[in-house]
Amino acid sequence: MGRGKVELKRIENRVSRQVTFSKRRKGLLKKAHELAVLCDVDVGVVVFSERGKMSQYPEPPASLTYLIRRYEAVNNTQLLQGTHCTDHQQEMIAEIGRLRREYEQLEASLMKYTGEDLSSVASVDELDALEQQLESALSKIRARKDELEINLNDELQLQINRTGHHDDAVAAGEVTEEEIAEPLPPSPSFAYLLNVNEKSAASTMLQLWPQTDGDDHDDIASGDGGGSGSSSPPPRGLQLW
Amino acid sequence: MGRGKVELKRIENRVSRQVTFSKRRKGLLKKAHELAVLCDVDVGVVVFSERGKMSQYPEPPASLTYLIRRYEAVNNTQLLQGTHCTDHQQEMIAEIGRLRREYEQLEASLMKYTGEDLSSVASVDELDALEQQLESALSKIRARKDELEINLNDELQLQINRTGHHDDAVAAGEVTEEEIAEPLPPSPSFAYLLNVNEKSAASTMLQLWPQTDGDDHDDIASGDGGGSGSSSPPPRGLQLW
DNA sequence: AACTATTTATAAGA
DNA sequence: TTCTTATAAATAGTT
Repeated sequence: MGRGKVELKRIENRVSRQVTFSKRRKGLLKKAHELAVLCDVDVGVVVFSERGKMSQYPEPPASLTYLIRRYEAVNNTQLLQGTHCTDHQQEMIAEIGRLRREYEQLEASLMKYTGEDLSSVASVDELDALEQQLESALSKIRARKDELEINLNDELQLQINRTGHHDDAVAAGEVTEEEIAEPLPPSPSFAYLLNVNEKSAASTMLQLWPQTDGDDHDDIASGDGGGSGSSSPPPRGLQLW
Repeated sequence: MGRGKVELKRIENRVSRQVTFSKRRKGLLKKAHELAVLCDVDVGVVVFSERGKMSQYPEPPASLTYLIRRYEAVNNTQLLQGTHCTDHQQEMIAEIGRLRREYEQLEASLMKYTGEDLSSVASVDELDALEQQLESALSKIRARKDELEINLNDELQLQINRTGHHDDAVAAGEVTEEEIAEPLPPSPSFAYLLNVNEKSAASTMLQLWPQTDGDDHDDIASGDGGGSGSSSPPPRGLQLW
């Protein structure tokens, strides 16, 4: 519904993704409201933005909670607890730390496979194993490559046979959608709480929640390309949670 | 979006209302899906028809439950904390989600290097690059192995020359600090944030919504007789937030 | 359930 | 981010 058709896949560009998000979220909530009113039914919608901000229908005065309960009733489930959140934050912190550790472990593994850092591989046996794995990986990759090339040739052949337009065939066949995995911005907020290595922590630390400008509209990346990286302001008033 | 504009008010004609409901419900769920995919965010939708039949997004295999928990988490903490702290909570939740996504990306990379899953590598060029990287990694690994073996021999030689105690030397040389990467289990309280097993939290719960008859379909309006969906959420049960 | 005439939603661009 | 505009989509009323 716009100037161009859009493929149903993640929008890789950060900014467009944000822009599209706010437009479509608005649209979705509007649709939800229309459905509810026109057809006189109950509709509930929850949307969590990438940054974790929640939007909902019906809006707060009305109760989505009610719909959730109804949902539970239908599912014979009992999801609502509502008590017992005392340690919530501690647990969250722990969880974040855990995730970070896992991430780092994985990263270390990757370094091994890449050969970028073999310092953690101290024995010949391990190196042998690694070598074997890599060789196995290589053969799989080559197999896959062959496969792709064969397919390509087949298609080419087909095109040639059909139309004789060799160039078109090549063009069509080789077009590949590159998956651009933009590196996620270093996480802004919690480095200082967690036993992360000092280097990475240093770059992402601080700049927590400046209380001054409350302009934290979740929509649209407001020029903060990266979500963190801010030059670190002094930790004044670490009254956190 | 049709042959005539429509007023945003309950459609009185029963049949039209029903027809419109079907069409628009489908539309709403589609929109929800698009939003979720395009913007890579979590979206949940519940719709109860007039006759009480429930539709939802995401569909059963995926978990709306997880979104509901997340909703609860946000609201509970809102209740427990002041407004200011809520932001922190949300950031934590967002942080957790972000970490998880990063982890998955990394995992995907690892799969490529391992050859375990090459499905994301679609072009020959990419495969070539991968192949080169792996070959480079292999040569580094071999270099390191040689290095270690030489060292080992040297030390051995030394020990032999000095004491003649061959066995001790071998033992000392081969001791290696194993990096044990035990797969951490999903932590208890945040499973709902992490989209992992949904059944894990079932110990301290309240049954808030009176179970109607075991039959969960065709539950006529669940007792909110005449209730125009958005207008009258019956305040019964415990108001938790 | 299909079929259009229209209204809406929204992708791009400013 | 907000406004504008060309287009894609959704869908109201009809068959």
